[in-house]
Amino acid sequence: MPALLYDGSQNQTFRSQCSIARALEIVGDKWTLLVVRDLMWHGKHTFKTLQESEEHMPSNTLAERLQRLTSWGLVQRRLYQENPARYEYHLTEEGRSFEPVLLGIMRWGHENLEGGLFDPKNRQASSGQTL
Amino acid sequence: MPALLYDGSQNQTFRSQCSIARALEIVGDKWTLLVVRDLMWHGKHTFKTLQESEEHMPSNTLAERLQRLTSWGLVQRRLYQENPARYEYHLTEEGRSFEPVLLGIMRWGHENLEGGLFDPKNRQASSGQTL
DNA sequence: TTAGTTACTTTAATTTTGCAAGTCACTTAT
DNA sequence: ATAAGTGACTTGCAAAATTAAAGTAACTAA
Repeated sequence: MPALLYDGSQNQTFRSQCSIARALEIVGDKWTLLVVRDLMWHGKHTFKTLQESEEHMPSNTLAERLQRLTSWGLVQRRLYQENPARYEYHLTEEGRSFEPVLLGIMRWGHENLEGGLFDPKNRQASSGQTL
Repeated sequence: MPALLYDGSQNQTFRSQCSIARALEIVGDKWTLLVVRDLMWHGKHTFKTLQESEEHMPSNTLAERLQRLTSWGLVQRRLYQENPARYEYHLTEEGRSFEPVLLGIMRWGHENLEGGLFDPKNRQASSGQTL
């Protein structure tokens, strides 16, 4: 299990040895984990569908986050159609390994902030509503 | 299990129903979870000791984050000494319930970013080194 | 030719961060 | 009776990040 390589050219220097601090340098903001959520559970793999998510992330922010996730190896960008060129984003194994964290955050937000629950097994909200 | 009340006066309006999006409005940044980490595991309960953590969070940012965590009910501020007034910050039950998420992030950062591991049971790094 | 689609990029205005220094209310040392 | 800490913040300002809105590029379809 090799550590992720940061493909943003130079070796990234972390601000500390702490695993949490390091992880937050990648996913520590208001948007990144929503992109991971959509790629992981909601079948949103194109720039457009990601942009259309409920929270309406600004397009330049989305572009920057996808670039960041890609350069850290959590996401892979694939050309799925030429003429016109169209791209899809997919989580890598490293990206998918973030699922338990996402589930934990979801649970916490559900219990403490009255947020919705989503059941990855059934790809729908626990209420039964398809998302 | 009542939802957290936002004690920053007006009812907070969330950007979406999603539990993850909601949680990120509270903890979605580079610093907040480090404060939670220190309160949860490292016995750091004063402004000063929190400030001295490895990552050296700016003092105004620390003050703002503590205020935010307090107003969301994840943290409680206690006067532990008068003359001169000295305060301690402690996690509430809601704050402590974030522990599984923190553990998940730590594990992810350890496996993917070569970050350290910390064993809450023994209050020390898995290497044996006391933190 | 004109309109539409997807995937971004650019621009300019805000907002948030980060750093350094300063304030306040005491206590302790000289 | 000053003078020098200490802890807990606050303030000022420059720099960086975020946002909304509009624009561009490369096609396809009508």
